[in-house]
Amino acid sequence: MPDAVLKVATYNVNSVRARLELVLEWLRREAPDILCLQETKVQDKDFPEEPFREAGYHVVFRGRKAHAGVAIVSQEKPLEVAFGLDDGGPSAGSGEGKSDEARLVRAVIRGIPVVNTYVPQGRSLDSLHFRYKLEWLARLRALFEQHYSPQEPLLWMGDFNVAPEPMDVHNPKRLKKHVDFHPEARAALERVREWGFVDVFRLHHPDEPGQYTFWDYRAREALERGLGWRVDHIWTTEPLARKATRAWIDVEARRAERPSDHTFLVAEFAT
DNA sequence: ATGGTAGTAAAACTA
Repeated sequence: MPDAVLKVATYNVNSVRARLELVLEWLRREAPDILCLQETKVQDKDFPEEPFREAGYHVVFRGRKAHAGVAIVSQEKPLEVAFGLDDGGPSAGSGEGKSDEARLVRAVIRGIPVVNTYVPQGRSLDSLHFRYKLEWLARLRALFEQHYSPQEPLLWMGDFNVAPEPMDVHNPKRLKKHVDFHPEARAALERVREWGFVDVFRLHHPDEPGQYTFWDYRAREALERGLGWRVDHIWTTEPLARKATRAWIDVEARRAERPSDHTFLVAEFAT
């Protein structure tokens, strides 16, 4: 039996309605099996479900008004769909809103569990939001411990809001005090990795600094000047990482008209 | 240098 390819992608879309055409065009061109979206910025009743269906995709989503929001777009129907950390812990966590469900959606697709997260950004080092971010990552590890095994295939993807290593930011010295590259944030993410994850992009690009998935809108000419961050990730357990054949960042999508401040990260597996 | 832009949704708030 010939190996089937599993192609997956993650994209912080910064409003799924504002960038609907860009996403649909990308789906037509790249035809991924799975696309995880973050920052859909739309409440469920207004999610543009029909255009995805017409494009031949299933879509499951959970959003809030104006902020956050996650979705999984897939060719095959997602099973066992669930939302949020679902641990009875603080969902409010310091003005976070009344629910964290708009930050995590998981499902089983083609027999593989998929977890899509929009990790809290943290706002500033001295804020409760940063403590909430660190706790959130600890609670996420607990979710992996409870529901999954490092010995079985598992896909974790999304906007992690953490750049893991100095080579993943354009100015590691200065950005140490940023919530996405603070040593505490990196340590919190590392604790999740230790449970049993492999960074699939880094696996295939071990010595390539300057590979970024996010460039701040507010820094002018950020893309051209290389002022980026690698904060979006595709991480898998060992058995799936062994089957990864390639991974890449679609920088061109950041050069589109009215782009998101992030871009698509893609990986392929021989399953 | 402590700004800058973009989105939502209707004035700030979030990133």
